[in-house]
Amino acid sequence: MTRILITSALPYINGVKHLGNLVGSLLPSDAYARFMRMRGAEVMHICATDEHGTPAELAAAAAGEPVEAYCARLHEVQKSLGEGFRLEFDHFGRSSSDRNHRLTQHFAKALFEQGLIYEVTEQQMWSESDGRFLPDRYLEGTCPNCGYERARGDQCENCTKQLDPTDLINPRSSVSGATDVEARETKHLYLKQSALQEQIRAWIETKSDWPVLATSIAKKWLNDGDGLRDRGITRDLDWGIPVKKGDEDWPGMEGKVFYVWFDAPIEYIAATAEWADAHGKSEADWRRWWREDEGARDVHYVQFMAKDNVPFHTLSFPATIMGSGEPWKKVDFLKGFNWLTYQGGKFSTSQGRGVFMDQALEILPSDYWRWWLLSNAPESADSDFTWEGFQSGVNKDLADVLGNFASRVTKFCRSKFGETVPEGGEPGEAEAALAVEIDTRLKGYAAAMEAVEMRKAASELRGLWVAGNEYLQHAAPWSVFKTDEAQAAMITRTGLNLAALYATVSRPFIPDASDALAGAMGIAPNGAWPESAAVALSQLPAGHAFSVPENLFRKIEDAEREGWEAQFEGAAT
RNA sequence: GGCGAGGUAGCUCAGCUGGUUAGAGCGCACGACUCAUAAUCGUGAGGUCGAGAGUUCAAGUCUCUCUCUCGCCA
Repeated sequence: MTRILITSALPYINGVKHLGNLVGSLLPSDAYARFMRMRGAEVMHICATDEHGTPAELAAAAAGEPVEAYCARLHEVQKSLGEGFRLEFDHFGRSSSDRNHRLTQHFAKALFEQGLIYEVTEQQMWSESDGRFLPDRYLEGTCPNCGYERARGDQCENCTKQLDPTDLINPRSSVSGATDVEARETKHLYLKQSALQEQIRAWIETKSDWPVLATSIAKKWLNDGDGLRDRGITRDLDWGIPVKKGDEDWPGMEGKVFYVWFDAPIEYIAATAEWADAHGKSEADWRRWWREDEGARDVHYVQFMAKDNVPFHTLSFPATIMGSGEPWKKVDFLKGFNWLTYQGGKFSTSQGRGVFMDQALEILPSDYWRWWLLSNAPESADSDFTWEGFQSGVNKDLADVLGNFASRVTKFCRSKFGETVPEGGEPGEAEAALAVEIDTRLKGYAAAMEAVEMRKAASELRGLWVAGNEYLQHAAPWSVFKTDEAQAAMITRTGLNLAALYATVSRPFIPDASDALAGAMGIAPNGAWPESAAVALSQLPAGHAFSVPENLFRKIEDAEREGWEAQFEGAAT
């Protein structure tokens, strides 16, 4: 059996994610996983919260909570919102898990033994009042180049000059405003990514089927300036994974933690181990997904992420696992997404601009969002969320085309034949033509999903729904019924079977509606992918009982759309 | 500034290795139907494919220049 490992980029812990984050990895990853399961593949679908780093500490402080408690709470919030959007992960883990601690420390040791880790002594800014070292971007001061007073420690936004924190005149902490900051000497571990550059380049060059977005970003970094640079993998923070060499202490590194970029992707692996722990599985059960020497050689690994994450997945994480010298599974297909913009601008957490996952679920069920976001996913370029586009897409596609189809066919049958599939009549030319159309669409839909092209897949799925309306319109059982009841029964039976087919194949996009429709049609909610139109259209035999579903989708009214437009515009523009 | 991605019907976008009258959805106009969530189905109008030059028998599709938009720069 085909085995597919799917990971979605890890949402960062510091707050509820917005629609852009949702469509940039979580949602397409879920649709793809559902599709592959339906096709009979063995799927491992993994995600987790990314919990370490300064932003988490600051968010916890702002919330007045210890960082561990804050992360635990936000993890539950994100987990339940994911469930609200029907994201079906085999495991939704935490990068702060014990498993990730051990694996991260394991990788550090392996890399050290391969000679790929070295120590660097450097100056870093210490804030006495904050009682901590400050990352470069949390320092503010006057730019020595242009005199701009709010330059950051890593760069001046005014003159764009790259800076070192020690360059700043009158430096202060942008966390607390404290001015008692000073440069102190500190030691950090660096990963010798430069030594892995050619190995990574050779690997990337074999990936001719990746979206250009992914390969062009990777190649840019490989070719930029001096090529791939070494990177620090440790930080002077409290919250994180303690720097250790496997389970041994690392002399000179006491009190330090691994840098979040280093431990976060390792959590993909660790979360799979967490899955094993949570389900009473063995070590071998998770390792067969990740270790090529323990069964992962025939695994197809697909990653989903937004474009800002591409460098970490094409360069940093591969450097970690290649450099370990151990046969860990590397990504086979990487799907990167552009940004979703909101009404022509950016989503803004600080200004409350745009729709966030919790708010979205408060105003409409998840299917509405899933459908619009996936059918408009920012695949080839950024795409824009507008309330008008959302309203029109939902009303037209879901309510009018699919929802109304289910209504018209079931209600017609109920009024003429009752709530069982009617018998009689023989399929003819129209049904043959319908079957050809359905077969073509099913093939197109499956091909698009296999290629991870969400918009195209959505359009093929919509085409399947439209084919049902076309068929009914032309076959017109309401007219035929007046002269030939058996023929009308056959047409109606075909229509009911179409509804059952839609219940099955729509699931990757709109799982709740699929459940509702499957329930009404009296079929199992987890039906397998149809082998052919002929099989699908004879699934419901004469005499099979069904019921008329509640309206699958309601329409979005102009007034409520306008209300939401105002509600989510945010404080300022 | 460097790099990347884009500029195709009113709107949102498809158009693979260059090849018949440039496509889809929405919107719009007209028509059909009346089973259905005033839903559906059909027909049609609408584009100098950002601008200019070049290569070619042939360019939205390749090359160069210019221009506008968006993003990234650890």
